[in-house]
Amino acid sequence: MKLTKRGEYGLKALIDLAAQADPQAATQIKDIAQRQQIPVKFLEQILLTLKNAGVLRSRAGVGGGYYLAKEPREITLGQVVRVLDGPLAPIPCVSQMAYERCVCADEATCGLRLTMLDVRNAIADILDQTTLADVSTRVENAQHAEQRPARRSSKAKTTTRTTR
Amino acid sequence: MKLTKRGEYGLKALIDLAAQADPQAATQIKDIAQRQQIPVKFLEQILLTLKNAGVLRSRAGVGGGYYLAKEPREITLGQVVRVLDGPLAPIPCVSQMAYERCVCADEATCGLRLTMLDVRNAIADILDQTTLADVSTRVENAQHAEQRPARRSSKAKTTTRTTR
DNA sequence: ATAAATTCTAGTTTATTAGTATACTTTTGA
DNA sequence: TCAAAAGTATACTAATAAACTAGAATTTAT
Repeated sequence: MKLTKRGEYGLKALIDLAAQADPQAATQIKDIAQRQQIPVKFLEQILLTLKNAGVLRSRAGVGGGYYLAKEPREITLGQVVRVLDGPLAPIPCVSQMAYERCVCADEATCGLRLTMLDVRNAIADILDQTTLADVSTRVENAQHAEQRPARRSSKAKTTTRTTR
Repeated sequence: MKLTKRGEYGLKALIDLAAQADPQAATQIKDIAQRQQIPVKFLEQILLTLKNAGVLRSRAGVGGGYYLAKEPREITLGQVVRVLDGPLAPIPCVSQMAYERCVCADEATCGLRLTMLDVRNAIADILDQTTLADVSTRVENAQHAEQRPARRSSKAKTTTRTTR
């Protein structure tokens, strides 16, 4: 149930871009790479993929760089993970984007499939509902919470997600 | 976010065993392999791993085979997946069983981490609460529902999971 | 024009996955 | 007892995917 480095780096880069003063201003690859500790050449590939998928836009030449193709609240983590890492589903027979029939006799009564469908839905529910804007908001809240650690139960459920 | 073949085959084998008349009676590898369409030699390895993890027991010799070490309701899918495929967490910095510090400046305010923690918890909530017995029950319910497809909305949410 | 930037294609290396092969040990029914 | 049935234990291999790396081509502000 693992996210690859491509997915991890891509998400970090987008979250980084969304956190910039103007998310639509061009930012250079090397700056993102430095801030997020990502190998520059690898990040290049990843951002290019995201550009081809319509998540990013770029401007070449001097003063160029990458910027978000849409508003942060219009980009979900689910889209991004699918582009970089493929389907969210643990097994292909419960995938929406890359369904493949499994060898079991009857999908409707396959125990593994029934459970893994729940898992895939739980993952998709989170990632498809969480936008870059949501992440930015959570980060800001967490930063404020850190500055004044007044009273805070050790298991403070910080589920600050804007309902959309 | 993928389950490997090891995990898939292991779960299928255990679900198969739990579905047998007496889940504590010995079943031969080759029978499981045939029913579930799993390469025998590969399944051998997987079942051995599950035995060493205390999920299965075995008896050698004539009339031998594998059987569950515990009651089906005592074996969760979460345990099994962790044994065969490793941590449930999408990234190591939100893993309970294999935590590793990530490179970000501050984990408490890392946007990716906050979201992936939600994902890891959603996955764990399902897999750690679902037992082999639960799966058997769901399969039976699904089989009955199939025989009399009386009225059934096309999106019938079949969340028949025993609360424990 | 040119330097700074992205674009694009391809290659490399390492790790993991998914299996095979082989020899050995234990158990037990005849 | 002993041969067959079963699991045990390792080692090996092919294929694929992950994680980079290299370098030439292209774009563009100045």
